[in-house]
Parts: sequence; C-alpha cells; structure tokens
Amino acid sequence: METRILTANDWLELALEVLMAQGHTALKAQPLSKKLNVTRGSFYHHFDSLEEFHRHVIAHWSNRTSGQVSLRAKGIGEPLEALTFLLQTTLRSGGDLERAVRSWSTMAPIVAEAVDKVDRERIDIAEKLLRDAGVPADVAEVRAKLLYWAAIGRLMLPHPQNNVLSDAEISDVVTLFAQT
Amino acid sequence: METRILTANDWLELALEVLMAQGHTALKAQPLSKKLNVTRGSFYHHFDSLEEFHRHVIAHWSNRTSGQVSLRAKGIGEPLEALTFLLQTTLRSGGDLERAVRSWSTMAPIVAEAVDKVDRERIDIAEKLLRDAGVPADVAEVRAKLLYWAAIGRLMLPHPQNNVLSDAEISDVVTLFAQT
DNA sequence: TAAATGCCATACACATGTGTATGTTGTGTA
DNA sequence: TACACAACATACACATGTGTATGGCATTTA
Repeated sequence: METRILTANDWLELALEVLMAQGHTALKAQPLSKKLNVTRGSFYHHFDSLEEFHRHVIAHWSNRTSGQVSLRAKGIGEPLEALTFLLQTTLRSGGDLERAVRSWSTMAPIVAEAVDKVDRERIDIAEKLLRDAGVPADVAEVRAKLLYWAAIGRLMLPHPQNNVLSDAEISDVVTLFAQT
Repeated sequence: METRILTANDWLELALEVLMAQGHTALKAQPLSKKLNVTRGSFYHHFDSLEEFHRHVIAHWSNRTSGQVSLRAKGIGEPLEALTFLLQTTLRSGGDLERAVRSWSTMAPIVAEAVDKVDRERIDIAEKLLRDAGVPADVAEVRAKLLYWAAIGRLMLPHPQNNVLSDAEISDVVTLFAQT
C-alpha cells in the first residue's frame, strides 16, 4: 500500500523538525498527527503520554548531538587549527535546533539535564584543545568556558546571522585565547 | 475598602514576576486573574487582547532594562574598572528574567525586536569601554561582542549559578581582552 | 488457516484557554 | 442628587488540547 506505516522513530524525526521550526510548544499530539496525516490514535499507540513523548524527543536529540563536536574535530592534528575549525562552524551556523532546545530547557528539568550534559562535553573538548596548545590548565578552563558561552550566547541572539565573524576575526580570537 | 483597585501597571508588574518564574507561556489572562483575585473581566478591561497585553509587557521590560547597564557603569572613572564591574555583576547574576525574555524572543518577533535593541545598546557600551582602554576600534568591536555573547551564553546554561567566575578569573579575562 | 499482534480510526469525557456581551457596584462630578 | 464612568462580575460561545475505551483491518506467526 502507498499508505506508509509509521514507527516511533518517524514521530521523533518529525518532532525535531517541528521543534526547530516552531519551538517546543508545538510538540503536541494533535498538531503533529495532522502533519503525518493520521489521527492521535497512532500517537498514543507509540507513546503513553505527551510527557513520555517529550522524554523520547530529548533523548533523540541527545543521541544525535552528543559526540558530534568531537567527531568534527577529529582528523585535525594541530589543536589550534581544530579549535579554529570548531569556531568557524559554531560561530556561523544558524543553530535553530540548538536554540529551540535551549529555550525548552528553561522550562523542563529533563531537557535541562540533557543540555547540561552536552554543554560539559563540549566545554571539555575546547579546554583540552587549549591545553594541548600550551595554555596552562587553570587558565584553559576559564577560557574554554568563555569561548563556549560566547558561541551559545551568539546563537541566542535574535538574529545570529547578522553576527557572523570573519576568518580573520576568528583567527584573532584563537590567537588571543591561545596565549600563554 | 480593603479591596484594592487595579491599574494596568499592576498587571504588568505581575507579568514580569510570572515571566521570570514560569516563562512566557504563563502570561495568560485566566491564570493571571486568579493571582490577583479578580476575574478576567478586569484583564479585558485594561487590555484589548492577549496580544496587546504581551506588547505592553515587553515594552515594560524594555523600559526598565534599557539604560540599566550604562547607569551602573557611571561613576567609575577607569574604563577597565567599569568593565570589570559590569562583568562581575552580569557574570554572576542568575538572570531569570533575562533568560525568560530571551527564551520568549525565539517565538515572538515583537519580543525579538526589543531584545535586539537592548543587545546593541549593551554591546556598544562594552565596545566603548574597550576603546577607552586603548584597544583599537576594529578589535574592540569583536571583543566586545565576544564578551557580551559569553555573558548571555552563561545565562542560558541550565545552571548559571554553578558557573560563576571569581574576581581573579574576571580580572584575568579583562586583562586579556584589554590587550593591544 | 486461525489466532495474535501492530497500527490506526472513532467517539467520548474532560480540562483550560480566549473573546464578547451584558450586568453590577462604587466613586467622583456637574 | 442624578449621571457618567471606571473597575469588575457573570455567562455564553467557541477553540484547542489531553487521555481513554473500543473497534477495524491488515500482516505476521503458529
């Protein structure tokens, strides 16, 4: 039949798209069902409740987010080059999903937990890169935090696209932060 | 009579408290009315609709937020001391209201406008302080943005209180950013 | 091929929210 | 003191959402 059969994963994939485009308030059974051209019967077949669904959604996000950064940094020998590369990608993307999840986290403790975990992970990566570049451990910790906070803070601006740093500017920042 | 009479401003004051404590999704006529021990009749007497109310709320926030930073920086002669002072206060506060408004801004264009305006204002202040400290104009612009983004980004963490910089650390940051 | 099971539709009971129309009460003001 | 008006109550129509109970219909599975 051409009428596809849905799996729980299909709902989660849709959830991430909707989350990105319309925020967490749009993660409701009724509207999502319409987007998939089914009734809520399908939703409540795959998930016991909205709350349980939300838990799955955030877990889904964690899974495909966790490890992403370190994966992109692999294959670059020089720590400063790796750091520059990470900044280039994170200080330029729109980050709609990241913004939506972080916004959601301010109202849902479960989401906050997941975000916190991802945060620590990424800060650790930046910190390690700075240490590998010769920055003393204690200083590297503060600078890594600052860099990461800045990346996140930029994404939380109303128009991140209007605040994109050039290659030269990013290079200057890296040089400044890599100072001993 | 002991039954106080409400003004539109009373509703707006409550709105900011509720916004801070429960986020923008709690800014609805029915729940707010209960908190003031009146019916929605009062709400719709002071405001035409929810949307109009929201516009007033964000305007209210703008009014008491705009100029706050520059006001706190007044009276400090040395630019670097002023910058340090600003960082000490902003890099330590919980910032519940700031976080709530910024979270709200991701879903409401009117709010995004107001936030954007405040952002520009505060970045300009930091930039000016850096220039006054001897940092070249073009570099000062990027560094001011980075500092501000970091301040905002930290507030958007799940637990900002767990990420407070010490006096020494802030001092180091200022020294680093004030470099020529 | 009979039975179980996965996927979904339908229908109902309930909750919470918005607007609007209209009534009520107190308080200045002419 | 009669009236106008501000502040609020009440009641209604409507919309949108959650859960749950039940049944239909394919597709494995025994």
